[in-house]
Amino acid sequence: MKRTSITDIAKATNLSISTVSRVINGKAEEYRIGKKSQKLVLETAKRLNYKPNHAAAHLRSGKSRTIALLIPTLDNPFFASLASKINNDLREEGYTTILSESGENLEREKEILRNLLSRNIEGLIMVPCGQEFSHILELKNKELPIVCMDRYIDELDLPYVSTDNYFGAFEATKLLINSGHRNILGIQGELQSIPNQQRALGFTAALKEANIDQVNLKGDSFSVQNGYLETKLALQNADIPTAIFAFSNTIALGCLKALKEDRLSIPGDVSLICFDDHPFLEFLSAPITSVAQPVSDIARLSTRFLFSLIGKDPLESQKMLFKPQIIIRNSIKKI
Amino acid sequence: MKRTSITDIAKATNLSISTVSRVINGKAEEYRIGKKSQKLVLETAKRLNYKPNHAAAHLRSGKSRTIALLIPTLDNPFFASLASKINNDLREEGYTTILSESGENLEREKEILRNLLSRNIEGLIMVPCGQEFSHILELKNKELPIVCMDRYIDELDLPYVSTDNYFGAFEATKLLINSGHRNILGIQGELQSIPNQQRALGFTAALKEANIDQVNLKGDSFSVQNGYLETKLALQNADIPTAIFAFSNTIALGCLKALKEDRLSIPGDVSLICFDDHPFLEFLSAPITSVAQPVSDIARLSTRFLFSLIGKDPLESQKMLFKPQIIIRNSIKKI
DNA sequence: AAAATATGAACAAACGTTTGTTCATGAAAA
DNA sequence: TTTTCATGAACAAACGTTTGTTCATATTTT
Repeated sequence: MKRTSITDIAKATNLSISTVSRVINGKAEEYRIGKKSQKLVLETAKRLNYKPNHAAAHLRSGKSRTIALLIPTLDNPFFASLASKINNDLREEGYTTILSESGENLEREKEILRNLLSRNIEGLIMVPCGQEFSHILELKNKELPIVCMDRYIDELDLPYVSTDNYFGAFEATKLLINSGHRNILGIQGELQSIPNQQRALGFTAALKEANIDQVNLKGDSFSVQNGYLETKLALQNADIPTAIFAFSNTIALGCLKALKEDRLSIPGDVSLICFDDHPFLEFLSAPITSVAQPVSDIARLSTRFLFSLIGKDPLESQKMLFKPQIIIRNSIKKI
Repeated sequence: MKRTSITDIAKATNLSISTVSRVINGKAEEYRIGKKSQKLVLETAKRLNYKPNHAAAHLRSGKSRTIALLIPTLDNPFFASLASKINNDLREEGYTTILSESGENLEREKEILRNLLSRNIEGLIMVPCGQEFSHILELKNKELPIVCMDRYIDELDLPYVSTDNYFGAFEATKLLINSGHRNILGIQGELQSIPNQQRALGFTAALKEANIDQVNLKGDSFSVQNGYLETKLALQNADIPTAIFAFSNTIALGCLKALKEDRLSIPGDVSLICFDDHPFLEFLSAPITSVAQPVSDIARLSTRFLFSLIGKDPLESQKMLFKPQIIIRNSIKKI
């Protein structure tokens, strides 16, 4: 059972293909199609249950009405939330989103971008996963509108939207210091990612400002396992840190697991603060103080930036770092 | 700067378009293209940085190599996790996924499906959001391969993959009953969804089996807010329930919030069990016992079913309900 | 009455592939 | 030598749109 095409409607109405096309695309007035013809076309389209063939329109017009969203993984609630918001924003603008996950795997990222290019995406919002970026540069040179989100790549001078991770980490660390902590363990995530690097810098700077020489920064992944492992290791040492700064809530979950195994309590034995808020942090055995990123703002501005690029509008600004908000709970002990 | 097409390669190599196409699609042997020509085409393609135009291939061949995944929202970790796994499975099979979120909104679901149809998707994995299904029936009649996941629609006789929600709820409720609870509040989610209905039935059946007449089942949404509200209300009554069965972990989060506000402890004052596991449940002030759905199995089998339909392979079975697993923690008090 | 303009719609090319078919050429068989 | 066959590749149509242009007819203006 063949689908009805614009040609079928043309035949059924005794009008030409171009007329039908113009009516269906709302260009009837512009091309002076008579009211009667308009009505006839629309009715016939409905009667024959016409569905436009996107591939044909895309091929002819060169417009795919498709935007790609590339994130590390949906299993991280921070990215899932970003994806959800962007997905809906784009849909409301009439775009279809192709959502891809790199899994922090550079080769996969490259392969995905190759495929997306074949599909003539009109724009790309991405969280780059690696330090390598020649493949992204290639896209930029093809004048594909690209916005980086959360992570970005200084060398590429692409528009980006992220959190002021330096500030957030600095403030978080100061919070610990102001509560009297001097032996603080930082557990970081993906080393090559800019947010992680900024957090590391903020962490270090706050320590330095307080004249704390020993910078104890461990770990290499935004995973529960990494948090667990590094905490376990730290607890084996002679001088256990009095506070831990987990660079993500997933890492914090790992800390929690390790601390629980060793029957250490928060904040009694060890204080804890983490990046990225989550509803459940409120209800943990000790409610964890966190550095909350403004997820909605990041998502919204990313799409705004992208549409500016697509529309060739001048961007008010190419880059934005939102200030995070520290949500005080009860995981830091005054000592 | 125009993109290089197959035609450009044909010109550059002095071969015909069809020959180039066949080489690039790996049909060289089948059509007896000489080794030299093959090599020449491949090299020229690389040299000119050729990227296939998917829209053109799609239009001509009728194959979109695209599959749609339609879920309620990525903000629910259960769906996000399903989406992530399916997305990756499909990518490995060479398909591109269009991920859409209905937001539990029937009209949006319809609009999305209309759009997807325009894009000639080759298959659909969906979590239907409503009780209405004429639009889905239409797709089925068009012989679009469809698999339902988590939720399904009895009337449509579509293949589905889900959890045995009746069994899970029955066992969960029995667990409470066996611990001596008789005044149990069930807080349910979307009323029209089959999993919710099955959970409600399992809940009720277990109570009945224990000769508990009073079936206390409230709520109407898989949201934190719903859990919070219903718990608040319940706590206002004279006889506070001794146990709560939250039909999702998001609902449980709401219960937690309400209980905390009223300074009631788990399991001391109120026992709690919920559907859907999550890592953080382990680390709550009271680790919550949960009914874990086999997310990976559901995702994997859904794609298996879909590929069977696409390949017109006979399905071993059209329907599958996996048994959930109850993960015992420490949120139920023996009374 | 002729010229100019407005109105409504048709023509036809193009987008970049895929694919069924045909066509040379040279080698092997008769 | 003629016929058959294998090899390698070209031809050309088609997929369903969009879109720049042209064309008739009717109406208005001069």
